[in-house]
Parts: sequence; structure tokens; C-alpha cells
Amino acid sequence: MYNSDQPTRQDSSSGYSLRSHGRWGILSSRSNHRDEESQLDCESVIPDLCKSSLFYSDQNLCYAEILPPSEVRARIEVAVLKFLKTLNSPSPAISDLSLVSRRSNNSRFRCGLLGDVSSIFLSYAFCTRSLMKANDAKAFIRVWKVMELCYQILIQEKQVTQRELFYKLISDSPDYFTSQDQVNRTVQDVIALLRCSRQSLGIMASTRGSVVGRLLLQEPNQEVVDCSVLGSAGYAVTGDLSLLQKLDLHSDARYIIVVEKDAIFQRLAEDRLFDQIPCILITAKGYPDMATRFLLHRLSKSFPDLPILALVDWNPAGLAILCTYKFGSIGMGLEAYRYACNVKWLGLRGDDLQLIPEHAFIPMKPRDLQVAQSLMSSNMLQDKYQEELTSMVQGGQRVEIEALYVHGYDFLWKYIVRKIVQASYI
DNA sequence: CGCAAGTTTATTCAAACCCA
DNA sequence: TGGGTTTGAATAAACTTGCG
Repeated sequence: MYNSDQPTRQDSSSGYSLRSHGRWGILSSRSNHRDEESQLDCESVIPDLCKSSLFYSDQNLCYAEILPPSEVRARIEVAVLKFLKTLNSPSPAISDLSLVSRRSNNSRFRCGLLGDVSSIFLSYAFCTRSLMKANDAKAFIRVWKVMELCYQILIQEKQVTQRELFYKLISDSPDYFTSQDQVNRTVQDVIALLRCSRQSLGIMASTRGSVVGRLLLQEPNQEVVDCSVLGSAGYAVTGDLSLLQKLDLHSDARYIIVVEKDAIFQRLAEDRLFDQIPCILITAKGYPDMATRFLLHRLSKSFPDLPILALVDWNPAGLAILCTYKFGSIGMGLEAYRYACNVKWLGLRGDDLQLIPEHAFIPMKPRDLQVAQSLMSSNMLQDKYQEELTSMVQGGQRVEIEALYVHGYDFLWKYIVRKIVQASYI
């Protein structure tokens, strides 16, 4: 059912093994050395990075597997049996749940090797959910409640959205669930406990992303959809990853363009940018959901020669969104690393600021600086990205893409065409 | 875990507006 | 002035991120 796009056990052990790094060692994103020296050099510069991504990589990559429903059910049953066993032992106890930590101290960064992309992933630090700890008991119950629901879903072989789960849980167990956020986190807890993907649990997110442009896609037993004739709303990217997996894709595009904001996406779709320059436009309307990242990843695998270019605001959040496409994220680190893509930064960048009128510069808020700070300390930015971010912070100002509209609505696509023709992306 | 922030959409309600 | 439409604000819903 799942194939080449989704690495399995074998991939993770061979893909990140010491041997396969060969003489290249690690291609650090911060030091562009090309040979054996890079190991030494990078070890002295960024020891943590090297440690995590080179020397202990096999053991260190902790991930969620994509499993058929029967195996997920088996894992839930094992969890129940474990629980019963300690309860039934000579010294009865309620066992804690041990799950993979999703805190930044358990995150690692893997530098891109030849033909591979960089990504964030999680290692093997654990945290617990315990009924016995005063502040923790509800979280413990929540995990079991969600697991129970998952088990029912899996038996029926259905898919539910997180929203649906939320409504169900809030009516069934209002003592334990009060917000969508709690449900989403608990779902991630269950993933970290069972180490299987969200999709495997029968849970998906609501649709969010859109695609438009030079792309023909076909769902099983459906008509072929031509994404160049869909109007500005485009094709809605379903939250169902297994359906995305089965999409049949054809394209004569030369570029894939990732757009941060829906408003910009609609502008470009309406102006038919893809007629000017053969491309596929994709957006997730803000921080990308898993489905959109997955589709982008599938596109990049299906059409490996197409550069992926990102159009984001000139502010730290814009860069953070770009990085989420490029490297994945910590909070969903058990599966997000799979869908990391080699995204290039098209705009807005420092070079473009001359096009921006004075009044469109907005002072940064403390929040912006906070985001900038966390990006800076993440160790994942390559030199050029660091420079951009530094100048952003030093200027203390931010710019929305919409600022380009002072030159007219048509300016936006002309600007993109020019940037692409000049190969002005990093 | 709660909160704030980023990106959205949809719905509701009231004020503002226009026309007969 | 009554009745209809347009606008804008507020609220809720959704998916994320990260901080303390």
C-alpha cells in the first residue's frame, strides 16, 4: 500500500548509516566544505549537529511507522496488556506511559547528504504520562481515551478528522477534554507512544492546502483533474494521506512554487502565473499541515528536476514557515521529517526591499524577535539564510508580500517571473 | 499545559448606505 | 420612512508554530 515515497524500517537503517555517508562525511549547512575535512571542521564548530546526524544517526532517528490497521490495533493491545501486567503483578501498580519526547532537547538536525534533504527529527528521549503525578493525571487519562477511540475507528477501518474527535471527546468526556488543542496534543501523544503515524491511527486533519497550475492529477476511480482550469481556489488538498499517496500525477511544469498566504496564491492563480512560466502553485494557508507537506514531497519525488521555490513574507514567521516545509518540525517530528523538501527561498528577500515603499515597512513586534531568536539558535539555517535573518532583525522592520501591490496587482507575477528567470533564489 | 502567534474560512449581527 | 443590500466587526473554527 505504501511504497517508495514513504521510507520504511529498511530505509531508516540504511539511509542514515555511517557507511552510506562514505567519504563525504556530513555536508554541514553552515560550513560548505566538500571533503574529509568537513567532519573535523564541523565537529569543532557544531558538535551537537555532527554527533546527532553522523555518528549516532541510526540509533538516533526515532520515527512513527506507517502501519496497517491490524498492526496498530496490535500495538494498542500490547499497551493494554502491559498496563494489566503491572496492575496484576505481586506489587500492583499503575504503570506510567512512556512516550517519545517532543521537546526541543530531543530534536536533532540531519544535514542533507548528496541527493538528500536536510530535516529535523526526534531522538530517543522519553517523557511519561502518569496517573500518579498530580498535574499529569488528566493527560494520562486523555491518552487512554484517545487510544480507545482509535481502536474503535481501526476496527471499522474509518478515517476521522481531529475536529470530529474533538466534538466526540468534548461531549463524552468534558472533564478531560476542553479544547481542540488538548485533543491534537493527545493525538500526538498517542503517536509518540505507539510510534505509528497519525494516518495509521485513522486520524487526519481537515483539508487546508490548495494546488493550481500545470498539474494533472487523478484520484483512484475518479476523473482526471486539470489544475490549470480550476479557477483561483484550486484543487483542495485532502487531509487523507493515503488518498494523496494514490494520486496519479502528471505535469509539464518547470517549477514548483510554494506560497505562504492564500491571498497571494489566489492572486497568482487568477493572473495565471502558470501560463507565463510553467509551474505548479501550492499553498497551505499559513503553517503547512501534514497533507500539504506530503503532497509537496510527492511532487518533488515524482518530478525530481523541478526546483521548489517559496514565496513568503519578509519576516521571521515567513522564514519559519519556509523552514517547516524545508525541514519539518519538532512537534510532529516523528513523521514530519519524511516530507522535508529541498525548498529554495525565492522571496521576499533583502534584495527585493528596494521595491518596497517606505510606508510598507512595519516595525517588528517582540513576537517577531522571539521567532527570529529561536530560528537563530536552531542551527538549521544555512549561511545565506542567517544573513537574511540577521539583516531583518537589525533593520527591526518587516514587510508583507502585499506591499509589492503598490506597483499594481500585475507586478507580483512579473516580479516572480523575473526572479525565476534570473535564478534569484537561495 | 496554557497561551500567543501565524495563516486561513465561515457565520452572525449591526451599522451604513441606497433607492423608491 | 421603509426595505433591501453592502460593509465591517466580532466570534468561532481550523491547522500549525513556539515559549515559559
